[in-house]
Amino acid sequence: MTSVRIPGDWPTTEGAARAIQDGLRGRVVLDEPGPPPGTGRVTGVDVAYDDERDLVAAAAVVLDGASLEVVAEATAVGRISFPYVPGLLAFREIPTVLAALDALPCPPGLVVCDGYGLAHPRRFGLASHLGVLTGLPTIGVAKNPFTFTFTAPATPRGSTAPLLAGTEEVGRALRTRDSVKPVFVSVGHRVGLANACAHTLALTPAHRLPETTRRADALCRRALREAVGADPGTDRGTDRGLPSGPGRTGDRGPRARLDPPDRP
DNA sequence: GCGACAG
DNA sequence: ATCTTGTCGC
Repeated sequence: MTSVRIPGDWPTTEGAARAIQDGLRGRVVLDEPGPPPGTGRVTGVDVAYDDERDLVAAAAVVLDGASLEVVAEATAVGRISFPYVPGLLAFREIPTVLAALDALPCPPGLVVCDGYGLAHPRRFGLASHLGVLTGLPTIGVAKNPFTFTFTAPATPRGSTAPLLAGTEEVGRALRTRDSVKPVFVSVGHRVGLANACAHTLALTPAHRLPETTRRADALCRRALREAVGADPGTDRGTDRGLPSGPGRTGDRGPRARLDPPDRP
């Protein structure tokens, strides 16, 4: 497992973080269909936190697209780089996720994120951000509709309904199991929405959530437990390789929520 | 003014 | 995200 250092120029304020999103948004590629489902590799990434100890652990798990067997995995641990702010999730997850992806012994192929891509107040969610930074095809599969609206998809697995920001379809509510609450799929980078949904279905043969995120979730939680509960005995005065970066943003009291969508 | 908002 | 026991169901 590798450790992460937060970049010295990492944003400290919400305004700076939003400005970065606005500056990078134009680099998202939306006109590529992306790799066909059931082929190549598909990688799940996820993150777990221990706010008390200021720790974050990320995992990247590579699956064979056809068999869904695990091909490779990697984890990374670091300090929390940003507080949770709706709309700015990427700044909390990206440094550690990038480190985990870098630690993989093979190319990730399509990356499946836990969260959103295009379905974002500024159309630049975690999946989009990660895609632009890595150049990899990415999609986002979220468990909640965030601030978007949708009508319930039909009962059978595979049914979809548009995820809407007003009248704009920013993603799709996709039923991955009969009669079970849908997941919310949106495009990240270099993948089309229909293909993103097809991938999500290919990754959900038995559960509501994609095998990629299930595997990554289990692995990052384990990595966090091990990073916390490790060797409480011998090496007292020694640190555990966790660098102290510029530090995270200070606590914020009750705050205003998301800014209204800036693209009417 | 209050509410509500990926993880 | 995280705090948490047993319980219903495939």
